Amino acid sequence: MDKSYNPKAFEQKIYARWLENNYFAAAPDKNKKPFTIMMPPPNITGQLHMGHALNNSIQDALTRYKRMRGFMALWLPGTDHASIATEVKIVEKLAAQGIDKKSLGREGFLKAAFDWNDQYGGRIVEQLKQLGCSCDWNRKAFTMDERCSKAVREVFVRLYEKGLIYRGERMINWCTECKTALSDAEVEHKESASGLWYLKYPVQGADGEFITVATTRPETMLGDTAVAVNPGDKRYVNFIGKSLALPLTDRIIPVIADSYVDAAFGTGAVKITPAHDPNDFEIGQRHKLNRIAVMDDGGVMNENAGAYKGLNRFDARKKIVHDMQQKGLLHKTESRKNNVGCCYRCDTVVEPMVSLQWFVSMQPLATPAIQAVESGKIKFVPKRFEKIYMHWMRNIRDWCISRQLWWGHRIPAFYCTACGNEEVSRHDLTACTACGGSVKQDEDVLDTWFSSALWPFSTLGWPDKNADLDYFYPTDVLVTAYDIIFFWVARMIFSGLEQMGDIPFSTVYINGLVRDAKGRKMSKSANNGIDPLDIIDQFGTDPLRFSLMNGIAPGGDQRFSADKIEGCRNFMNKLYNAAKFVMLNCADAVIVPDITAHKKLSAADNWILARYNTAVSAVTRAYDKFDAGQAAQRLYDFTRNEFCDWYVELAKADLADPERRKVTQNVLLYVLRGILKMLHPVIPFITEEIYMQLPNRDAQSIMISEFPKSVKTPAKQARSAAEFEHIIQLIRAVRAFRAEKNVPPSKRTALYLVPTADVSAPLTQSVGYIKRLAAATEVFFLTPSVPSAQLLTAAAAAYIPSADLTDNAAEKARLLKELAFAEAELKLAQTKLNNAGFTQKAPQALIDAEREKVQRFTQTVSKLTQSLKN
RNA sequence: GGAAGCAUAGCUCAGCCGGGAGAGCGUCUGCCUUACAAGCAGAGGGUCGGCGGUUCGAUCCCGUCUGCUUCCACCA
Repeated sequence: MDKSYNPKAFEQKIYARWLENNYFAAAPDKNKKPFTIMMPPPNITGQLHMGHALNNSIQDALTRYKRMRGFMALWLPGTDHASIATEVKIVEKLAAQGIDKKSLGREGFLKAAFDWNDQYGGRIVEQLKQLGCSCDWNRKAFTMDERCSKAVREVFVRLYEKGLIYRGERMINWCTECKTALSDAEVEHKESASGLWYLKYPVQGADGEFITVATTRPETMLGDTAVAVNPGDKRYVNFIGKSLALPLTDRIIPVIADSYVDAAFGTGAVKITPAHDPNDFEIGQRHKLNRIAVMDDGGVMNENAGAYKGLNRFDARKKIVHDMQQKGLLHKTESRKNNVGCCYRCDTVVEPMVSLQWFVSMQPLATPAIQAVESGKIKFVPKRFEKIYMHWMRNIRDWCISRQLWWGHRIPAFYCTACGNEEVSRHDLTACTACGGSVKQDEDVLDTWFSSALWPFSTLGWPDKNADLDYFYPTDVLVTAYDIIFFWVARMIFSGLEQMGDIPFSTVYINGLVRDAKGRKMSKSANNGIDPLDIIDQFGTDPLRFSLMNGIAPGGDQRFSADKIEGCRNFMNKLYNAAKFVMLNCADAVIVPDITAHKKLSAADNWILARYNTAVSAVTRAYDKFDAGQAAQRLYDFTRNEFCDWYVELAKADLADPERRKVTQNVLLYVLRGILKMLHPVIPFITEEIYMQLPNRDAQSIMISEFPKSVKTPAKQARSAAEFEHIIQLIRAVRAFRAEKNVPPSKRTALYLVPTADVSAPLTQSVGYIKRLAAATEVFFLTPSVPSAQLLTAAAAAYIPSADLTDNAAEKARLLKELAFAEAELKLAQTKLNNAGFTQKAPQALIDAEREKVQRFTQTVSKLTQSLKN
């Protein structure tokens, strides 16, 4: 073995072997219900970022754990191809080569896009492999592949036939940069400083009279077709039905009454622009108002804007405000903060526009989706995310699914050019089925999340019947970050319920976000992103994975820091070296089939085995709760503090003893193997590397080995282990004593002990350990009558007979401190016991523990007092 | 405007069923003790955000206040 941990020496080699032997697809027990994890589609347009690294590491850990527990564990990978961002990227890439999207035509563009995607999709797969991810790559599927296309089309047709998909003119969110419609979920609201302008509209036939309206978007006034007031508003009741001259245009608009208007807000009069505002759109429908669109799809004022034609919407705003002021029609301007909608991909301010789009009726789909979570069939971990989901589902509005792009699943709707018949079909149509006229397919494609929503079954081959689908659906757990609950999780749930008649997964595990060291969200624009591959290159994959998972709380955000990663790398080194020590000392080991039943276990052996059993059950519990963070932390503590710091050191003494050597070797190997197995889901490479060199290896690969079973420590062994804790405390006390006196480890001294009765047996058996770990040349046992103890522990009173170690001021101070502590503890316990409420209501075990404390500390206090006198 | 989360050691964060609080890093002291200086042994450091309440007992449960973060939201 190398002198120290060197991941580059083995990581790639190991992964290649896993692939070669197809361990990822290995099925330990096909009769068990399978365990399936859905993998969110990474966005292939960017590099793998820390969020992916975290998310994929958690999924991989769960998959590996379940596989080791004998489940047929499958991790379905996927890649999201059909997004707006992808198309934008492809367009950019083509532009860099001097190629215009439109000049290629749809076919040419798609071909270029597929080429580009193959390249990047492949790159993502390679990156995930570097993370050690144990996907079954043979099942890889992309939202744009044939299988998924078939499923998408089938779902579209089914929903259409049920009347749950419809086409209509609605107010939608329009991105003037991407030039496509957006769903509500794709709009981000950002607070920005803006103005509230009060505009005066002259009343027709009443010279000098005005109605003042307030608006945050003056440029839309050119499209106003009415001014609305509340019907009960006394200020305006006489104006209802009158006409206003719309300034800057030659149009006359009516004053209408609508209860939507809040008389208490602003001036109580609202300008109505049905073509450019969702509320106005509805009012317009109620009052049959014209819709006058004053901008084109790029946010530039059109011919309806008269003199403002050709200006972009923001320049038009400035000019209109200026012109209104010139005309004396600007009553006042207030500065004001308000929320503007922005495109979540490109951050452009979203423009509400009326257009003909496809929608999914959400009400009928949402009801069962709400029920599935309410009834507990689907659980969110942590539970608080259920509220977010519920709130969204209960307030859901119809989903705009058409996008004005080329890169995506084309909407399977055909329109007859002769009779106007609209037809949705599973197969491409060449002629109208009603009149035989020629047909044209809808130009739009579907929202990328429409196909992603089908992931749990489309990747398994739906709509075709097949064994995989029967076996794996519904899947078990979906792991994802909370920022994607609406986009993806919610839609998978209602799609699964609608198409499959069953939930897509029973658990939604939500992980948090990875932020930078200052707590900011990592993003390209802030340029604070850290590439996981760089970290892997510098430290190794296992340290990266461990640092992302160790100690994280489910759903909580975390900060990424270089210090943390270094600490994790150091832990790998620790583990590596501990293994090296075991191997060096176990070359001649004779493996015993079941070490736990061995009759010659020492007190130290019993102790580590008991601690090990405790660790196994804690770790198992954590993994079963999908809490890899807790599992990793528990393992870190056990490995470092109990195995390395204590047992390995204790073993040194026993390995030198020919009587004990064989047993010790077996315990070392047994515990080490268990540690490796339990750590394997979190840090797959180093554990495999070490495992393959173990003499007591029990499988071809740790990946497919059996996870340690939880065993209850036998009572006798537990007792022995508990006694041994006292020995450890004694060693600690002697070490602390020596350290305070600045005795270098090289200076070894004799140690006199007066054993406490109940631990005298283990104490006499532990002389070897004490000599080694407490730097004692010799350990002498004294009768209780011998005074001058310097140290008092539960195991023994101790005395170190070196002239320069005794009776100085520092020692007296230390003893006083000990005394103060003991007295405080004693008082605390006594106070509790004197409290009638406590003795009556507290559990018996606690009361007993307090009584024991009183006894123990009374003794300690008297001994310390005695020592101080001497 | 609505909702959620977070406030614990100098920093970053754990803390499962309420029984007097932990880790990593940093700091200080002493050590190359034959697996590991990417290390070892020790030490110091916290009115668990403020105030009330429930309880024999509260970091934990309830209320409230303060500060930060995030999500949702068509009020011009």
